[in-house]
Amino acid sequence: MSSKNDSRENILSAATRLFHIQGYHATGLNQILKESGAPKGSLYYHFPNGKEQLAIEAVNMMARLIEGELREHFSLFDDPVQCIQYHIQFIAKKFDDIENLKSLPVGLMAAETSLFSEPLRTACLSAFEGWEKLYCDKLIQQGYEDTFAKEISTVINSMIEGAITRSLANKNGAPLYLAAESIQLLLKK
Amino acid sequence: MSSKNDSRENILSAATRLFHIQGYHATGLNQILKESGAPKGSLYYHFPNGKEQLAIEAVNMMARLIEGELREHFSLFDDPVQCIQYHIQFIAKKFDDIENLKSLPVGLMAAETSLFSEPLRTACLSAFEGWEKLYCDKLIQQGYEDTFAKEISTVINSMIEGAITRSLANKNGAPLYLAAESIQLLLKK
DNA sequence: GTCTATAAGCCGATAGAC
DNA sequence: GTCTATCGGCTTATAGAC
Repeated sequence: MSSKNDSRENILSAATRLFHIQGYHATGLNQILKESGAPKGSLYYHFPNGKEQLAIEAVNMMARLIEGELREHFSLFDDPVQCIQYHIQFIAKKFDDIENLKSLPVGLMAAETSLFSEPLRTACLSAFEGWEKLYCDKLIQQGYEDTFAKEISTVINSMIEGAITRSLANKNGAPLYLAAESIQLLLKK
Repeated sequence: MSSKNDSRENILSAATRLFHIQGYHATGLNQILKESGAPKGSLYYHFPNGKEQLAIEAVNMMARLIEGELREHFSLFDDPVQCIQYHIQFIAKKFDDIENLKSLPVGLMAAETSLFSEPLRTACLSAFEGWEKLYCDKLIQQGYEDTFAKEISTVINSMIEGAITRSLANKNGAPLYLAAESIQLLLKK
């Protein structure tokens, strides 16, 4: 891999972390550059459309990252309830060491930018829809009815994003653990 | 009411609206002052601790506002499922006219500021806990077991906040309507 | 491709006249 | 209590040397 890609990737991975933890408006380009070690000139070389483009690519990167985690967690059990509970508890564990929180899904970015930037909104929407597709497929595969699977997937994804916010306010993962418990109520056959 | 209180209330109500729709960092004091018609000097007279104090009072105001709506909706039916569904659909309707969205709960503020300002985090937490107390009391009153009522109240509140974010990304209230439907699964006796 | 210097504007906050 | 002028710092973005 050439140094060109290193620089680009350093910027993008710092941006992905900071945007998703601090939010879009609280994160300055200077902070991203400082953490990535790259100078400002190369940011605008690699991301000519500036902050908005960087944020869109950061959301896409986070989307793929979470998608990978979901695929992994879905391969652990046949039962969707167990898989989804495992996934939520996996997120909840990050709150045990809240000072070193280093990645969260796109909920904050979506809430901040959906009324502010149409391209950013659609990037967040694509992330949500991609994850929900994975929930849905797993549910259908295990015998749930198609329409129910699709609808409950959106509900589950919403619940997870909300429980993350609630856990942030709580300064611990308790609300996420409660959400995990309630998955069996939502998916009771 | 004296003009002193008018000025203070104008600033606070503009701040409440803007903070909860745009977020803390995206909302400038200049914008709040412009919308409220007050000059900058009087903002710092009424809110000597500046932006953070203003945001805390805005969260408290929104907490009381939603609390009033919840009390009203809880008086409509005996069945908690019906009450909560009514409340969620009440929020969902605001997304029919998304351009004129004028108030949302504190989810965005909580997600943005919980790792940023401890006083703001606790203000958001108090808002959440106040609403959840109302859910909990209604559930206990209708025969649900105490521990279950308390836990499911946090889950319901989380789900609502998450469904709001999901509806913002969707640019319509569909995810909130799905969340409303799923309340009966969470509260099935 | 990389890097620096700088522009132009907005931010929150303050001082001080009235 | 109200209002204005202004400060220092930060923001995104750009111009241009290397």
